[in-house]
Amino acid sequence: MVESLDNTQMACWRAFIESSQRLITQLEEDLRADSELSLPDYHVLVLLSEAPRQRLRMGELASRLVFSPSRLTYHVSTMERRGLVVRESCPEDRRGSQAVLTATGLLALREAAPHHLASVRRHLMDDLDEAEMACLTRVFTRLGDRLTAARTSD
Amino acid sequence: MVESLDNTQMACWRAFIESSQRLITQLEEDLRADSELSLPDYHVLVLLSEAPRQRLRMGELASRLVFSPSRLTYHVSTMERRGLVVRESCPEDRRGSQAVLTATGLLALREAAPHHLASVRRHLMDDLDEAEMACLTRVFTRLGDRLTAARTSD
DNA sequence: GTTGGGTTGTTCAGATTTGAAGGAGTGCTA
DNA sequence: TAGCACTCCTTCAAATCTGAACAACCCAAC
Repeated sequence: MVESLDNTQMACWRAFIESSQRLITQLEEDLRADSELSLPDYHVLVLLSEAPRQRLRMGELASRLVFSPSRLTYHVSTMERRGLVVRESCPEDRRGSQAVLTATGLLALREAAPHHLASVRRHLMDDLDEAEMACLTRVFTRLGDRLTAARTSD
Repeated sequence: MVESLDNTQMACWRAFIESSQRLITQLEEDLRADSELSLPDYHVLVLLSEAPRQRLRMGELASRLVFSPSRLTYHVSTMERRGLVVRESCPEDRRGSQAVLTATGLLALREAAPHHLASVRRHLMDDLDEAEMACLTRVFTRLGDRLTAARTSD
């Protein structure tokens, strides 16, 4: 087979791709087991809960979630049906709309958070020593910045 | 907001979850741009190409890919339509079937691999120093082992 | 042998995701 | 102030993915 990564790199890449998939799958399963939320639901709620006036433009939300625009439209619609968010049209740009967290949504987040965070801790964080955590933070922060910059500058 | 991860842990977790999603999205886009394959297609082909007699039981393949059984059934069917793999029934267990790599599939993999690996290198590997790579390998290998063990022992 | 509990993949219906196309609005430029 | 290129979000059809239900088979205990 053609190789343009050496063995060390390949081992690193494979461990990452497989394990991160397993981790996501496990977290999703845990979250669904102790809440009515999926992982994407949860991430939407977190971002909204931290935003000023608990609302975000659709585009901004999509970009932070790494969702396609149409995926976000669909996803927000399903969350709207469940009362977790509402959509409001944007006063300063009438093309735009914003997703706004509801009291129900905030409550759902508050109830799910401890379980979910415990799950993150149990499956990932508790296993990392300080140096490893620092390393992951540094590597992935850099990676995210680089990928975001690459997209913006196209 | 309820917090059961401290700031350091939270920063680590968020950087990881967002950046790994961005990375996958970027690799998928690159791969599609210079081949007819999706990332899942590619992973199927890699695993088959490395297996003895270039074939694997559906269950084994699903478990390594972190696919649900029905997802693999569907996915192998689409790949079969494109001539990348064929399905053969399993001689030693008549319930089972195996996915077998075809010459077309191997060729597709060989053509896609250099581009894909270059893409992995460009977006991730080139940015890691030796210590970081060792750290990622160690962390994710351990994580994968732990998650796999947890699933097996349920 | 044969019954019954487990395993292996598939199927099906429904949910989600994608990507192309479109409606509406913005804002620059002549 | 009209035209026009662009952005924002949605819509639609088609592709993909999930989970429950199922058919076929294995195997160990009777």
